[in-house]
Amino acid sequence: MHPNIWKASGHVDTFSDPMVDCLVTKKRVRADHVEPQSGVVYKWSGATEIQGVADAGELPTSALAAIDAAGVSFSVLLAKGKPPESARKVAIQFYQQRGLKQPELLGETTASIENTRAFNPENGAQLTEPKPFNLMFHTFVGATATDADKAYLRPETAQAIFAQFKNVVDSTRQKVPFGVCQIGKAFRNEVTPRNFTFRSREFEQMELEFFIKPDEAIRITHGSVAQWSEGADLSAPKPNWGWEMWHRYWVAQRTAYYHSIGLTDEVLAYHWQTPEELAHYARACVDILFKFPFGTDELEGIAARGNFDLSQHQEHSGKSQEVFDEELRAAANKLDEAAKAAIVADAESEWAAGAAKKGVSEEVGRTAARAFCEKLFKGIYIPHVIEPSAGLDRLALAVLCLAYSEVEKTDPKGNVEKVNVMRFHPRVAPIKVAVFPLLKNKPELVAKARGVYDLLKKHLAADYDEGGSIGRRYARQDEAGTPFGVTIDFDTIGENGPDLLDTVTLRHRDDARQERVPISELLPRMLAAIS
RNA sequence: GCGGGUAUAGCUCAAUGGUAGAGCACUAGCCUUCCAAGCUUGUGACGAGGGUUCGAUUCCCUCUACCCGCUCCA
Repeated sequence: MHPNIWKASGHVDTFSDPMVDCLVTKKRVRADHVEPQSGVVYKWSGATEIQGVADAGELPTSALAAIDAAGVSFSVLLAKGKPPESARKVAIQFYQQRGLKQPELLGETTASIENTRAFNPENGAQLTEPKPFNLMFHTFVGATATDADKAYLRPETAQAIFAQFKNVVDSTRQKVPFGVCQIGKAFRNEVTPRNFTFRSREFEQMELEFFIKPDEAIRITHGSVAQWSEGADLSAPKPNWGWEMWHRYWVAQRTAYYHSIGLTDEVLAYHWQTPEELAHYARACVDILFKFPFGTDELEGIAARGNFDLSQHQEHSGKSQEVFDEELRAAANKLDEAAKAAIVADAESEWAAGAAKKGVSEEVGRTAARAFCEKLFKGIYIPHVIEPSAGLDRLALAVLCLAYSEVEKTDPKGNVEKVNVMRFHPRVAPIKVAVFPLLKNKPELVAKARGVYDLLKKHLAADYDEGGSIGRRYARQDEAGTPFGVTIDFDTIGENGPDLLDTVTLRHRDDARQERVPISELLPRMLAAIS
């Protein structure tokens, strides 16, 4: 996507972390994560091989390294209360890594220094100059590779929604509140892609931008804004909801979704970001986490982002991102001047405080608040947004981790073997049902089983298997995580009386339980389990 | 990008400076009346490039991918 999109979204400026490396341990950390330190710095202009070592015909490479290292300066911040010798030890380590066997330090000087971030707090060793590490991949679109052709691979799908916001509003006749969602690839130049597919440079992201009215608009149309409190009814949206209720609503909705595919509260965790953790434009953000085997980590973030994104795009593109709300204008027209003045006064004090936080004068905030209210009374505003943003790969990984189980089985000979069962919730199981004839050399059973398979496969992901023994086929499906097994036996074809005709064995994956079920009941039962 | 490790069949592992084996899985057939029985059959691999050598999967170099550590937030 065009660089200006990412300029407007703030990614070009903020999605870049300055990184520094420790020259001795090679450890890489974010420059702004290094604690500022004060103390005495020992500096050396270089090092050479201690006399005698090179002469002894030790290693020619060592002698060459001595020449190279003679002009390489290095410094160490002496830890408080430690002897200078400890700093020299670190320096010797540094020069040894450059090929010297027994370095002799040259040109030692000392100086005191205040609040520096140039040294590794762990060992005092000098760090490299900060190098920007941009999390966005860039490329060139078109035949020439000049700056004008530069483009970024999107680091999130959300900005495409904002950039197209007006198109959607103008063409789909939606009224706020409404949502636009997108699923697709996103790319980030991660320093450390790890933990299987948990963090990867190319990932599948699902984002929803749910656009809502500013709280002030709700106040105009409904007199007041619903306040959230513990236990509030979030089952269905109400017209007097402001951003906080909508935010809680989406947290509840997303939680209900995770529950519906088997991710219970036992394996989920929530992190409500503290005011210090929040991005400056965000009003609230909650992370939904999953207890992975490698640690509890994030699946999804749900943020209340105010109108930051659309405002940014409006500012950078010069194109209005405002919507017109007839209901709001009608309600505003009915307000008397005192009621309007109260709304303006509240907005003024709130915006003034916000401006002060950002270091702008309060008067700027008040002026902006007045302009905002003036438009609001005409029914015009930039929508605010609630943004659930989830990683699909992460969810898939969570579902796999949760489903995986090992079961010990003892065979008739007494041998214990470990078998794998994927205990997927039926809604996410890749195969919902497998159909087997009890025996494959009995044409009547095979024909009947084929018939049942044909019946089921039109409605759900079904598998048919006649290879090996019946137990083996059950085991195969357990490993694939198929929740239901259907076996056609001699009862099914009526050999043991008319009562059992057209009934089958329904076998359950998780407990190997079997029950007798008429063929006509199979589909309704399974559809109920997966819908 | 830095440091360490790994790379042989779908999986787990062998062996070898001279035609690469097994178990499981998979395929086909026989058999089998409910939880990986048995017999027979078949498919299938040395990550890529270069070097040394009469000959390299094996020794050397380079590259690539993956794993672990450098802390990120989908």
